[in-house]
Amino acid sequence: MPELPEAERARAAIEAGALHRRIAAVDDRDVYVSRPHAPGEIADALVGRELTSAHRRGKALWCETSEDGPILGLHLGMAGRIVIDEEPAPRNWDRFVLHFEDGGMLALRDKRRLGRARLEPDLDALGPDAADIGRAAFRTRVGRGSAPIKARLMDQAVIAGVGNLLADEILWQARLDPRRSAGELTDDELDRLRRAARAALRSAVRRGGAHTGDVIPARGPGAACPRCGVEMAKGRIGGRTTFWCPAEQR
DNA sequence: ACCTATGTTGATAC
DNA sequence: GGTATCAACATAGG
Repeated sequence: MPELPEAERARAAIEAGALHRRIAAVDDRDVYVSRPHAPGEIADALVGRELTSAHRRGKALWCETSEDGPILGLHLGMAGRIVIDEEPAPRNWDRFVLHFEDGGMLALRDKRRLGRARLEPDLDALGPDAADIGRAAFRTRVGRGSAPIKARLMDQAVIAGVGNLLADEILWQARLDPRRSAGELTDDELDRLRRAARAALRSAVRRGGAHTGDVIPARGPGAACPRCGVEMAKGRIGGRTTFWCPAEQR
């Protein structure tokens, strides 16, 4: 789930429902999710403050806090989501929780525990947001290296926000073979790729998630390309399961 | 029961 | 430095 669209949805939810509410308590006991902080460290830094703004770049989320408080960084990991003013989840799935003075809450709800909460997150290593990047920057950042173009697209230091599902969707829309070396793409192909990325990201944000793409249903044994009907190819690229149309994606 | 799969990232080795 | 592999976690399904 969590790729750029889910992160944007979470950001908007925080902005709409969790700002300017005084924090009365923080549950940061999950030392894995709140690493490298010790239990209580985030709580000590946040109790008595409010979240004042919610930001996102790629899949990274962060909030500013009142009275020159620290930045609170949140990452949804592989299965996390942000819930606000809901009943507590079963099985301790609320891995990090802000309890507000008004009785409400904000939680990072995450079965897998691969999400993350931390103070003063390092955002410098993150590339420009995949939905915003300009044509020239896209060409120079993405169009280099010998790694497969799919791996390059998913490298968060190159551009931020594209995960496994969206990478397949974008490459399918652009009709590019995911195995090709990034550095060997022509400028025309890179422009095509960028247009496909912007369109896919915009559409996914509007439709509410990375799972809403046109080629996502074709991720399964024996599935056919939704455009031409040829059986989709399956392989492992950049360490991730990959589906592509062997007839159209060149 | 056991094996595989899964949207993430980060550490490690070549 | 760039690239590839594995591990972290917990759950679902064959």
